[in-house]
Amino acid sequence: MYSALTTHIAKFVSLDETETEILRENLVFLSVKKKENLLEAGQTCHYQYFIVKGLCRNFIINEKGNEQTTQFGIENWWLSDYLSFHNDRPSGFYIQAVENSELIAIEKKAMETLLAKVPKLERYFRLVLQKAFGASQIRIKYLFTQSAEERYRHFSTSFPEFVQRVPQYMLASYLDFSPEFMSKIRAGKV
Amino acid sequence: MYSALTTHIAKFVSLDETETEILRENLVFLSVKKKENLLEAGQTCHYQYFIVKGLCRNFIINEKGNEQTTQFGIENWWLSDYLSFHNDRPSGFYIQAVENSELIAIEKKAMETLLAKVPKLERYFRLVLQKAFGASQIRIKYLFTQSAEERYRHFSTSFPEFVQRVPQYMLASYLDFSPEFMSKIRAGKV
DNA sequence: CGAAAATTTGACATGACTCAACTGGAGTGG
DNA sequence: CCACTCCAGTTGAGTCATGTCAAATTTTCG
Repeated sequence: MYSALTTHIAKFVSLDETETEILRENLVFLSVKKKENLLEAGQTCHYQYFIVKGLCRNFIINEKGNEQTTQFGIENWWLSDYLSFHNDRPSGFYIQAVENSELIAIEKKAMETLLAKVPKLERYFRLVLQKAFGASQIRIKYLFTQSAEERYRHFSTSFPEFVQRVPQYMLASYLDFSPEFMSKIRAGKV
Repeated sequence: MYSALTTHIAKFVSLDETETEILRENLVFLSVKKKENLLEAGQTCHYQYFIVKGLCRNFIINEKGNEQTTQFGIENWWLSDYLSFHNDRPSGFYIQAVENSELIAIEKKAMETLLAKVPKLERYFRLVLQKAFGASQIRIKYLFTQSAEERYRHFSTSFPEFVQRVPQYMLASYLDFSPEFMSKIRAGKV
């Protein structure tokens, strides 16, 4: 159940038996169904979620009432609203399962306990964040320099398997254009 | 010279004399003039930069040859291209001083040495990244939901002092619109 | 002071959005 | 297992926010 996470951690730091045990004590395993929300706007985000299996996303609801996906997470990624988590303030985001998913959640206080007992994990989480932040920097670069069509073509050639797994309208909002426009790009009518 | 950094670190973890000494041994202090580049596209980013005094930015040059600012950093912020730094791959970004600035640089290998000797700093850098990543999540939210005019008004009421310090064309590119359009927003012609 | 850089302005162009109508497929319940 | 609904995707027409370009003006700074 926890092996996906321990395997992932092992790529960055090595834990002994005792440490692995302490880790487990501070985690919660959960299964969520497609469309289920792990966080809703207005709530404070008390968890970081590791995706063992499945696909989840962060999204917001804009003033027109439309959902806009701001981030996807698949196997071996962490999802959270880090600002809400960090400051204990209400979030503006939703976190939702796109597919039926298996997750490992770590609660903020449990995380502090864990990190106090297994300081090595500070390194693991630092490296995870470094990678995530790097990805976010690149994403902003693409949002700034590419047209809607370029973003679609670039994304779908880079992650063809991924594109299969999400509805078009979610991908459209992640790439920051309308579902209708996506449809026209795909039909070559643009 | 290093006190701005040690003060900043002290907000997150406490270091003793020896640890502070090891920290200093692994840092480089540098002064840069306005417009000087710390990193250029094509180079690998080997450093993370802490801003003691001044103002710097990350930017890219798009296919039309225009600079687009992707990130600003002021006093007590770290700047880097984390993906390039993490993977030792060439960067697509420039890092440049917007004002004459005083920086503290940490080189990647020195950082590894330092972290091996002073593991407490893993926590410091994790928290710094958590905050930066959270800020980046919020920024994407605003880029997605607000119009150009709303982004300008929101940013300039949130950070009025900051707006004073950067040329309009840089802020326009950071908020993802043209300098001409910024001019029209300011003149109320839109 | 003079040159270069930044900002402003106006005319015009366009990429992408909105809205509304239509099509097709996936579930669901009788 | 059919019929019905509902949600996702498609299409076209019209519109608009923002971009582009070029010229004029102002500011900065060596």
